[in-house]
Amino acid sequence: MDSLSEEAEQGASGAQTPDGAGGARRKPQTGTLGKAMEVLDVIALAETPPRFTDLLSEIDQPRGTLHRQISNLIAEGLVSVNADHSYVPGLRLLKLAARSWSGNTFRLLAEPHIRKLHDETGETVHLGLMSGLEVIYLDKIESKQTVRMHSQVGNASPLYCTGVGKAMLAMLPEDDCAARASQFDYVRHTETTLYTPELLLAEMAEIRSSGISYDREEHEPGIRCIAAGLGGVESGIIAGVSVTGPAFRISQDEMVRWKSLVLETARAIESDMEARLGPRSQE
Amino acid sequence: MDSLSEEAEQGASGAQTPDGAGGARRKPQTGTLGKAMEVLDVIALAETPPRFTDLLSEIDQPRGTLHRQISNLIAEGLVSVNADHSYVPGLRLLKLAARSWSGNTFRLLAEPHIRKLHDETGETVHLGLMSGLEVIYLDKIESKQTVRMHSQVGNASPLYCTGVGKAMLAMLPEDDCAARASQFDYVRHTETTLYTPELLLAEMAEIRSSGISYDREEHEPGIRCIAAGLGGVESGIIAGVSVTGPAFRISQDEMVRWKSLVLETARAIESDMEARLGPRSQE
DNA sequence: TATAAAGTTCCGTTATTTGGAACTCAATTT
DNA sequence: AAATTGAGTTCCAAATAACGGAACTTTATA
Repeated sequence: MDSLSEEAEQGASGAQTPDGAGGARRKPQTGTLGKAMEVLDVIALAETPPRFTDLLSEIDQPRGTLHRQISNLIAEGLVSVNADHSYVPGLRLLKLAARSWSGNTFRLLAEPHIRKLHDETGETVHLGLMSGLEVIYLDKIESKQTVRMHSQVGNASPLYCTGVGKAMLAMLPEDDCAARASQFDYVRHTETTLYTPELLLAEMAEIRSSGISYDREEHEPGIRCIAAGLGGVESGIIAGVSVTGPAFRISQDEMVRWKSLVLETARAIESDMEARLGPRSQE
Repeated sequence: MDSLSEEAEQGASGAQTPDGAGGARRKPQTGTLGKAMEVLDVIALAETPPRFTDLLSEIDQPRGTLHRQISNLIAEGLVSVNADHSYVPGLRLLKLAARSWSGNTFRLLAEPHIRKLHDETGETVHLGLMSGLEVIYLDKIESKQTVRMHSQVGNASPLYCTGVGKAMLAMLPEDDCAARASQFDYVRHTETTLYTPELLLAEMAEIRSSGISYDREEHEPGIRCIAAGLGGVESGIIAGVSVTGPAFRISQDEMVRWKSLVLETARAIESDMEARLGPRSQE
């Protein structure tokens, strides 16, 4: 084992990553690479494996150009082609992602803590990271009968309708928070979804003071969750932990009993972050 | 001519990635994209997050060029930069891989079968796919709550020292099988590792006739496994399933009792493949 | 503080990508 | 069976993005 000389990645601060998380296609600022990634995105996000013509109509590129781009992606193993000439994401992506995931210092550091939280609550626990307007789930420990194992790892959800998402939003400086609130492409998933910037921002004060945010079946009916944010812009990483449970088994009032456990977990991860990642920083 | 030295058999749904396997770094034939991917590879495979100078010495590129390549990768979210200027793979990889994984037709099709196999045996079950000289684990169902959840998905191991790997090798035409056997970079992981082409090929006949291969603690001491291959070159996909168990609890003789279950699972997946992937590659 | 090393920017040159059109192949229509 | 359509692939002059050397700025070290 090498000494953990790294720091976790930054989701929001830092460099030029204006990237629209929501799903809007952006104009490539990144030259050739950006164009290739745009094609890969379309292939990866498609419901059903697209064929050449599907891509041609989705992507504004001449036939010859698009064909070469795809050929390059295939040659690199980023895309595979089926017998019927439809395209699917390649195995190389899995391999790359596996490497990045299993070596991610922040995840490794947080794992024992969320495992402990899972043991204490008996419910599903998530670890999420802020990335643009989304939360990306970095780890998950499921309760019991795990129907789909890693259904969530690597998945992304909007910030405005998830427990961790709102907790992370509340950690931002107010202007940044408001700016993002105005950028969401709000969808009213359920009755309780906060579907306007006003509704969302109204909850921020409460979250900021208590350190806790709730998902009151705002994203999926029947699913509740309690979450806490951790990290912060100074640390370069904004993350969150949550405990999720089914509404039929756990009432809104009952979620409150996990408040201190969730907060303790968040604080414990932060203190590990300082201990492990701190010495290196030099600002 | 395009002369993509690799290319060739296109597979049904998430088929194989031709070369790449071993770990050797290849000369980019793919223009700009290839160069960018080479940088990404170095970052992803590094033990510890490399800094600019580390990359500069590993990759034969002038400073300015390398810097721009990294900048592009960062702008695309494929790489993140830490506070200390070291580089780690970006979250976008996770997101892309999650999409590709959860939408992979073959995995979805195989999942109920390996789940059943897990229920029947009570032990850890793997689903692997052949990619070059490696097996890439596409899914895994673990016994109980073991320490690391998805430790294996997306990970790669050499074909010659794993149960699924040997089972898949045995499905190849003999010349292809022998060709690959001579290409491995053999490492004697344990006492029982088959560490020469001769030892490996000697086992092939037996595997071919029985349809079953064993890992007799050949990769990791204390870990046994029984595996069967499935698919084939005609179907464009070569895969395998295995049941893994700890040597202290399960003797070599006891593994045999799972033989028919493992074979049944492989046959069941194959028959689903024909039904689902045969006429149309998609649902 | 001085000095070296690491990281970043600039810009003329060079090589790759581009995009339109022509071509092949297979399936469908007449 | 021949013709037509549509999908996928190849080619090459022109356009554009990448290259790479050197200068510049910041951070670490003596």
